Amino acid sequence: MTNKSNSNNLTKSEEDYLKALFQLLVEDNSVKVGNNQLAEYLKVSPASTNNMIKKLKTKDYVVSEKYGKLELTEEGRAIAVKLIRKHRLWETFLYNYLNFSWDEVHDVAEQLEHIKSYKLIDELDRFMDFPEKDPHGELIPNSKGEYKVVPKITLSSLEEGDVCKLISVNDGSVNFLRFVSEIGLALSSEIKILEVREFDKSIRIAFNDTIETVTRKFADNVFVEKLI
Amino acid sequence: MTNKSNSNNLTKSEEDYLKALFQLLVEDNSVKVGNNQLAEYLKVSPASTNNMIKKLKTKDYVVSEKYGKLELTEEGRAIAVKLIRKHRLWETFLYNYLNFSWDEVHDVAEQLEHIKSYKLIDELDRFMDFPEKDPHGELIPNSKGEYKVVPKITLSSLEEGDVCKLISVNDGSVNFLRFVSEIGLALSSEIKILEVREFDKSIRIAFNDTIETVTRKFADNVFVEKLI
DNA sequence: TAAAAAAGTTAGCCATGACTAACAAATCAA
DNA sequence: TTGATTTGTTAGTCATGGCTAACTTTTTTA
Repeated sequence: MTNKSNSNNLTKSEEDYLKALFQLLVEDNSVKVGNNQLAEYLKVSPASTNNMIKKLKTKDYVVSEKYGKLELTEEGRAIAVKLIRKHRLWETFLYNYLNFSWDEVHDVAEQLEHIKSYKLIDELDRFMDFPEKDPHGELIPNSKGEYKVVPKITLSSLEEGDVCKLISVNDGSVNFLRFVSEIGLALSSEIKILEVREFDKSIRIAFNDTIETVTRKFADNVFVEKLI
Repeated sequence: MTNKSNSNNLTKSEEDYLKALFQLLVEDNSVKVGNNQLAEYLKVSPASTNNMIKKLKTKDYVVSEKYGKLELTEEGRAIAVKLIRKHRLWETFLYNYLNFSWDEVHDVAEQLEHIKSYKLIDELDRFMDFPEKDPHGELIPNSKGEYKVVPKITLSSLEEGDVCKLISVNDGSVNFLRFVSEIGLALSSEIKILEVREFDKSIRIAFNDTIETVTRKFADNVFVEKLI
């Protein structure tokens, strides 16, 4: 009963900033997240970011000293986690029930995550029987706001001879996702590293009777669990 | 191929105005819809309406002469129908799959109808196996934008001894909808008019072994098909 | 038909959240 | 350590979409 209202009266923009900040802070667990970094992530000018951060500080969602690093309050963090929960649940719905492909879900979920209704999202969760992971392999926070990160290592961190399992992919780029599914990689695919080329760090991998060569950049966006 | 783009780049506000205008023009099939009427319907000031109408005229969605009545162009009408299609499909989804009640669906659908994605709405339609009517009994326009109105007569227009079937209800007021379901009325219920009281036009009706007296205002918001 | 009422319009203001340009502070590197 | 570069801040502008107050046109009605 200490919360004044938990009324969720945030604008779409405020929500976007809080979510972005959370993603920079927690998912990339950076030591310092600065104003310009946030601006670049959101593709807005540093002036806009500065402005919004000022506003979010007066609302007690963000804490920072002048010229210092940005941090979220507990309340700010809670809002961000709720948005991520909504995003991932909608992605799951689109993928599992509405024939959306891997690379199509993100943009629509980005809109749907701003719909305000507690009942909507909890019922959607129940309807899908409380899924654990979204289509890209990321864990979905539960309705209590518990957020877990799967300990992730990238495909690019492995060496010749290693065997791993695909557990999630970075859903930032449509072209990347399209390529992943085009070559036939899917969640849980077992991948063997055949060769890491010194020259350009490209990697030859084998999976499902297929052999492919992928770039370092590609391998940086594929998260795996090491098996051997 | 004559459409320059059909790109659907409208703001939420622009969409709200077009939909409201359509509802005043078509559903209440008024002879004249004026600026102040639209303002009152949307609960904004006449100045705001005037401003937005000006904008919608330059975009060729609305036509009107100075001090004259408001009308929609074909394109404006098409946008409005798409919004109504989206609204009703979402209401149906919320009601049939997510345990929402009659009076809860409207507000959330009001938000969901602004989500921009052709695939989303057509897949949702397919997922639900192309429903014909929304939970309040209104026809859902199909993906080609065909809009039909069920010829409606109100319960209040009937006389003693008449028998009718409930085909739809006005979903404008939460309290009204809550009352309808509380007394046990549902779509397709057969209703017999027992008595119309001269004094205040209240009506005694019988349905499902229940007898209720309802006010004239209530009866104005209940749409029926006359059986006898 | 002329005055009153209603309906429509205009001007000017506000908040939000973008932007650019200019400036200040902090950090890096020679 | 000091100058250059990067990072952060401020001031001032713009578009959107609200608002009120004042005004004009149209319609009603006495």
